[in-house]
Amino acid sequence: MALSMKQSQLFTKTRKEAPSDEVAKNAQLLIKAGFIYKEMAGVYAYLPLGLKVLNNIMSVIREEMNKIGGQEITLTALQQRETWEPTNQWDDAEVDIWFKTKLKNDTELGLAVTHEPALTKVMKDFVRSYRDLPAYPYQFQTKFRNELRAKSGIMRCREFIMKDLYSFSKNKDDHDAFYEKAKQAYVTIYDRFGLGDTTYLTYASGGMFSKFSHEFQTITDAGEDIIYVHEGKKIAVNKEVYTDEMLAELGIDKSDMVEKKAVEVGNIFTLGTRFSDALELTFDNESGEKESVFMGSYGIGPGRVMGTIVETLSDDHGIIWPESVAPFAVHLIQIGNVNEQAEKIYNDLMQKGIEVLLDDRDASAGSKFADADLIGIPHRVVISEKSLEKGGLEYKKRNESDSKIINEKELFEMLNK
RNA sequence: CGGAGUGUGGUGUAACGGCUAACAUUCUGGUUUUGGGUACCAGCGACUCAGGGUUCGAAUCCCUGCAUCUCGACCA
Repeated sequence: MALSMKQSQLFTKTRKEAPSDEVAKNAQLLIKAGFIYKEMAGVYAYLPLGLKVLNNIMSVIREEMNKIGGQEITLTALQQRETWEPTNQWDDAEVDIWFKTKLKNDTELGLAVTHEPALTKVMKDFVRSYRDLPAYPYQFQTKFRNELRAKSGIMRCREFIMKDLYSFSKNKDDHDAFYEKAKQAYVTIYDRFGLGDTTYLTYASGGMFSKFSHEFQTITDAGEDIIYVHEGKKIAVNKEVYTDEMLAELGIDKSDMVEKKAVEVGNIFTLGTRFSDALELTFDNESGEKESVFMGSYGIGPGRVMGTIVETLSDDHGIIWPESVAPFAVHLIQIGNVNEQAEKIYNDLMQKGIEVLLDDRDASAGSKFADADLIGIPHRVVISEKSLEKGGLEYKKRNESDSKIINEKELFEMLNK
């Protein structure tokens, strides 16, 4: 449902200076513009504008996951020790980023680092036969990771939401087919985020059931990974597996590869039967024999995507949101004594289902423009006595410098409504 | 977890070991203004991260802790 609002009602406000304890561009801009609030290092709250963006990002992901057969669920953030013991991952020596806590009776609990074992246990309740497969549950859930060092604003957090989809297949062939579909879905997702041009399918270390996993890496200096990019093939190789052997396998010449800094905005990998074996998730095949379910996992961090968009698509004045995730489609700015006219446009836009932020504040034109640039809504529409004299509304895209005078009808056409 | 830096009003900065801790911004009231953070007047707001120490005297020097940032390591 389209949700518009008046800026005078928005409880957050912009600030001129970024806090001195933030160096990362994403955090500086998001805090200046009032999208997020820092609770502590690596832990950020999402305020109205930030939550809208986050929800939009999740909506895009949700649509693409549903298209490939995903079914949304929500698992729990509190996990019992027994869930992790079969794979030895309760041990701090194995997983060193646990947050652990206790019930009043001293029973140990963990705050979810990830959900492979937890979901595998759930699926044991429902998977009996080959007829029950495949299944592709996914969720948006908070993960807690006790990182030794949080960094780069919202790029590497100790508490963050992750979309994690898990595939449960009969065998490797079925898994491989789905894996390919998921890979394509990911490509589509980053395209829709406006990150398509700078995001590379990247070969990374695979673990025990496949040669490599695939990461989606977006080129940015704010990233912490080093990858080698092949522009022609639009693929890359993570430094951690960048060997002559790997290049030979991909049929790539080393001279075509360019070193880049990048951030991992997604990761898909084949789990095989590691978890299904350990937790005894089996099914009866057509011959009535027991087999282990073949698994894969597919992650995206919506918060990190948000940070990556800010890092990638901003300028000296502020953020430039792509339409797919922008908090509002239109920033309607009224200047001077044009309340009635502004109200009319505002209502008309709402009628058409276009989300609009109406800057009805009693502030100077300059400060409104500065705020609009900072907040980064893609379409800016100014209504003032001056614009009305000239014949209507002044329209400008956030990423363009020239504005033009249009009438209301033309505005709707421009917005495809 | 190892190394480096930084902690002063809500925010950003300033202040020689010595005056009532200053300026800008935000906020409140007012005048003005109204197309790129409009100008002006008045006001609110910090016992300078915490705890010790040195000193006649500490925001300032020393120690410990905590927080934060950053480089590195780590990222199952």
